[in-house]
Amino acid sequence: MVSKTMPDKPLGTQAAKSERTRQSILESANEIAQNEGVGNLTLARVAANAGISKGGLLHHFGSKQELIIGLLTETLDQADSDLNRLADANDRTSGAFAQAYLDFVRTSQHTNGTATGVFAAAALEDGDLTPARAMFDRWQHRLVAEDNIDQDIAMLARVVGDGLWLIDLFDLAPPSEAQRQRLFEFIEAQL
Amino acid sequence: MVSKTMPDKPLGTQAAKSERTRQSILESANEIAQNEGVGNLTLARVAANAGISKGGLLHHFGSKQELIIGLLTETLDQADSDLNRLADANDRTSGAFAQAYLDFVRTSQHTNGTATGVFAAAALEDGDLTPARAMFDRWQHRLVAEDNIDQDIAMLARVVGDGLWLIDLFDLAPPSEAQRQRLFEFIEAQL
DNA sequence: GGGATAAAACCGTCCAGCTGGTAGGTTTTT
DNA sequence: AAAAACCTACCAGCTGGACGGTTTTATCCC
Repeated sequence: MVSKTMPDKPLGTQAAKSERTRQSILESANEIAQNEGVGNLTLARVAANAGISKGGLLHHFGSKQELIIGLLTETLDQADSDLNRLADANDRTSGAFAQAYLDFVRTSQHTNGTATGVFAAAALEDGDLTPARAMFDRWQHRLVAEDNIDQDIAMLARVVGDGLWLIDLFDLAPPSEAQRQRLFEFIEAQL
Repeated sequence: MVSKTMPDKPLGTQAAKSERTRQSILESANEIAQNEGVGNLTLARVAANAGISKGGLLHHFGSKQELIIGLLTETLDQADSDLNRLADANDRTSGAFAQAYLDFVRTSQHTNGTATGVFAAAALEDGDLTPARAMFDRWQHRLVAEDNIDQDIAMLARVVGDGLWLIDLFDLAPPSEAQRQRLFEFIEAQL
């Protein structure tokens, strides 16, 4: 859902409107992939869902592959900025990013639709996972080499984070709230 | 790769040959999904890859969805039997299944193609993740309630296992061998 | 045993429907 | 006036699957 509030900055300009359209396309695509599966992610449906024509869509994304790549990078950037925000939010001198990594999973537990379709789309259709790999590389490096904590604990935090993320993503026998809580506590105690 | 050794039991019968064909279809489908992405998993290609006609394929799997479901359950059953074998292999009186869970990830690290496409296919196309959820539920229950170890440690083993599995699956900045090794040691020390 | 019969395993052809993408317009903003 | 943001046909190609064959295997009966 795109914000339908009044303009505030350089809004109302052509470029700004275009950007909003682009966003709504991305959101529509994400929505469809998430709710109906990547197999049903067609240009026509995305366009319809975004309230524009297919031609209009193709004006913004020259091909389906471009759309998928756009979707992937959008999600990654979003996650990265969330992580940075979370890392800044806690005032740890060590383990700030590890803490953020866990917080991210914790908070995105039920909002995780963001990545649901996207990730899979990029992984399986014709997309290219390179940007995702690059991003995970950065996170990994930041955890292990720049977070001022024990390397092994950093690794643990990351793997647990990824595991929970996967579990939540596909709803694969997710742990109870209590179990999840204790799991977080256990790891955070070691940061 | 289906065993091409000599007959041993009721082999050579019609039913046995049919079963072999079925298997080769499943293997072909898995191969394609893994190497070329689920988006390229078409009946024609699977048939060609399996060396039969599309009509023949549809004799074994009435629809594409049936094929995908077959692929999913096949993989799950395979994993389940591997887990059981691994659990029997170690002679722990407690934590046998948790140990097996970790061993599974460890050993399937580079053979993981088995699940690569399958899982995603079921998750995203038109498939139904229910069988996967059921299986993970069983594993989860067995870990937490029947493995005679601390519940929280069981949970930890599972989440770490799933995390590594995801990381290996998509090759997302996988940890080094040494890191991986220490991670396993850390958890196994607590079983 | 061996023909008759049926069922299972498989093949080749055809087609309606959808998909991504093109080409050429129109409107809107700069 | 020109560029950007859109839209409306339109189409070639592929896809799943239906359909009616044909061949192979199993079963029955004599």
